[in-house]
Amino acid sequence: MCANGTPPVTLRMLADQLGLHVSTVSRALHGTSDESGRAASPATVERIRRLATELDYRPNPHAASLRTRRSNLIGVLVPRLSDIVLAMIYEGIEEAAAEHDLSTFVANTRDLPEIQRIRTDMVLARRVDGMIFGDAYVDARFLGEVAARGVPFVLVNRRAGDLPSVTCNDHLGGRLLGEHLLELGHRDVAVVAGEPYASTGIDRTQGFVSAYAEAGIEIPPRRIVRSPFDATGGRAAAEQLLADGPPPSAIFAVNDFAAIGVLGALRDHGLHAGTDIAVAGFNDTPLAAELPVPLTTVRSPMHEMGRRGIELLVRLLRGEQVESEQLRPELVVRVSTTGALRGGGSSGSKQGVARTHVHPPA
Amino acid sequence: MCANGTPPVTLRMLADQLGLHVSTVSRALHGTSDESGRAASPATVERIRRLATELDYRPNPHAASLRTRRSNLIGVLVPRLSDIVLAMIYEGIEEAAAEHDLSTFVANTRDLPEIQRIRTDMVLARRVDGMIFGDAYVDARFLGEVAARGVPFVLVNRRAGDLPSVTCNDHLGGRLLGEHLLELGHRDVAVVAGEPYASTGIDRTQGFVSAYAEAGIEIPPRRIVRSPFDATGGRAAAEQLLADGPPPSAIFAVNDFAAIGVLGALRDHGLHAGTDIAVAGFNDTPLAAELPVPLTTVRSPMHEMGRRGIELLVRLLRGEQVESEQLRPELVVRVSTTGALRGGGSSGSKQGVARTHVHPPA
DNA sequence: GTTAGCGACCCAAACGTTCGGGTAACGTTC
DNA sequence: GAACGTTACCCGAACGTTTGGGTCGCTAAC
Repeated sequence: MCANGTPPVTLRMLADQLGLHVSTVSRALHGTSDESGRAASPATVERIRRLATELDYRPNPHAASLRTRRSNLIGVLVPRLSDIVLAMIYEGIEEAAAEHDLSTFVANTRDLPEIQRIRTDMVLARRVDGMIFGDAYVDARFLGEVAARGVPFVLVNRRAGDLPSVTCNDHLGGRLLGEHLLELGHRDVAVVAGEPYASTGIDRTQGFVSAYAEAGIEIPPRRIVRSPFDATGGRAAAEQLLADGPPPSAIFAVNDFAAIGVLGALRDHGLHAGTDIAVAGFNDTPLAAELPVPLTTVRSPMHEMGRRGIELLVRLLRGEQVESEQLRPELVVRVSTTGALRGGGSSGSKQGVARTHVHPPA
Repeated sequence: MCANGTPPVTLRMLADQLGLHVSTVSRALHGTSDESGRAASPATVERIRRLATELDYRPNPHAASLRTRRSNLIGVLVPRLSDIVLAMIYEGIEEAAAEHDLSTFVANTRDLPEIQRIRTDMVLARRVDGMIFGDAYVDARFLGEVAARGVPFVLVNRRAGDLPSVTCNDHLGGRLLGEHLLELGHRDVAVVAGEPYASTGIDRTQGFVSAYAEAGIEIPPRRIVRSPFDATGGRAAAEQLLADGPPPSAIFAVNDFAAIGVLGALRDHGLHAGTDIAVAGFNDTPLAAELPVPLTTVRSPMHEMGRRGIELLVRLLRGEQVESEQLRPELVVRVSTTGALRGGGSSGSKQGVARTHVHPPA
């Protein structure tokens, strides 16, 4: 806690040194001007403040938590932080949490229900004030139990049941991409649809499918394959799509990493992404623009999602009524669907962005 | 902390319900069999244990920390969790921490000294038992101050001064890559060297350079360009290398992400990685194998690094004397340097790994 | 000339643990 | 049968805050 030679300075030390009572010191330092105003004269408050900074007083959060029963701690569960999507969401969470004087614990659950349970228990044992789940199963079974235990929490990235969540409007995102590929004339398309328990994959797929449905095109089930949300998963899914019969003319992977796997598989098959087969991803990961074949994708505001997650949780902790939020996605068109810039020559844009196409909200 | 209706069960509740004193209950539940043995009869211990599990007793960590002055909390600082290298290291940290009943706070410092300061203060204010820095500046100035404050800590990923650290043997890694490129006949090579304050980039570059020096080839300064550790940085560095005069025949980027940026830049210039110019990275990020042009790189044991970091810190907290550790890197050869598999056809390996080449340690 | 009100404090009881000391009862040993 | 050890507990003081209540002296109103 503090292996330092000198033990940390406490309220009592300040009080003794000033000839005051600890409660006075506490109020002076803590109070919101009205509290400290009633606790001591302005001059005294000033004296206290000065000594506190001089001695570098840091309140002991354990003592405070013990007393107040609030820890200012938030537990965060994610499938894996090595998924950059979650990492960026977490960056938003951490940033916003710091602004609210909250600290966060993160734990990786690898999307495994048993680990979700164990980690949730560990986090709760630490007496967090609330939790943020980034690994919700769409069926909300486990989360229902957590809710029953009375712990305030919100979801980010994935929605589940009618629990409060901050998500990207994934349905719209899928739809934007569907419309984009339709516009380009693709009629035989496939979806690398992600895991069946994650609302992200489900909603993005559904949005995409319904865009096609509205254009009178039904995407057959064999064109929709599930997959893990990573490159290896995307590659395997693409292999499967390329294995039976004529390949689709476009592939939408519900996640940039899966899309990268698709790109790799195409290359292995001697196919050129963007010209032979259009490929699109989702999330607009920083890498998407930098890939050798820049990737058409849908930007989801990951950082913002994390921030909003904390804001929502804070409101929940205040006892306010909260509503789920959906953040607006944005289509980002690059050469993996347009096939422009093939075969090099210095590109006009260093970012490899062919053009950015912002759709209005639905 | 617990917005639950029923307040959490405490030692006193157990004690009252059993007609015992709280200290007895505490010792029975906590004691290491010898302690609990002296505290109560085996039968009583059993009664206590049973009631504790029945009522689902969870010790209040704040109360315990207040009393013991140990929090079982570890603060972790990283440049950014959205850097997958750090994310994977952190996964190792978290895993090992959990095994030691430690919880971790992570904070992103974006490699900015001012934020390192602020975050360190925040983390320390939480009364952590120790810290792990993944964002060390090689000059160790700031860390020297932290050490002076008496906080136990270790470094991971980057070394600094003679502070205890767990790193990859970056020098060896750079050397392996140098030897590999020499073997392939490259004489005019360039290095995308990373940030000048990070030991990783410095050591990898130095290892690479010294491999060449031993072969009698001196790499001129203009062939060594610094860059941020991301794709955009790598791209910019590659542009710079390609801008003046004839391009090198191989480029070593000290980080996979920078290498991906290099790949993108090459493509923009109509150059083909692996055949026109060899490209190598460092870290063997999961993506490296999945890229359209699979990337030759050096595997650094990131997860393990995190684990060892915790182990080292735990020993430090026990007051033991500790030594820095260097983990062994491993060369992974893929087509971005060998140029095999060009132009597709289904590859022999789904992973895109041409061959894996393990060097013995130095 | 009493008293109400207020400003500037003090008091003390929590919060849930831990841990260095009791202590009473019950054997043993010499 | 006195001295000594054990066994199986109990006691109580911390740890550093917070917070609902005092209290005391002063001014101002009636």
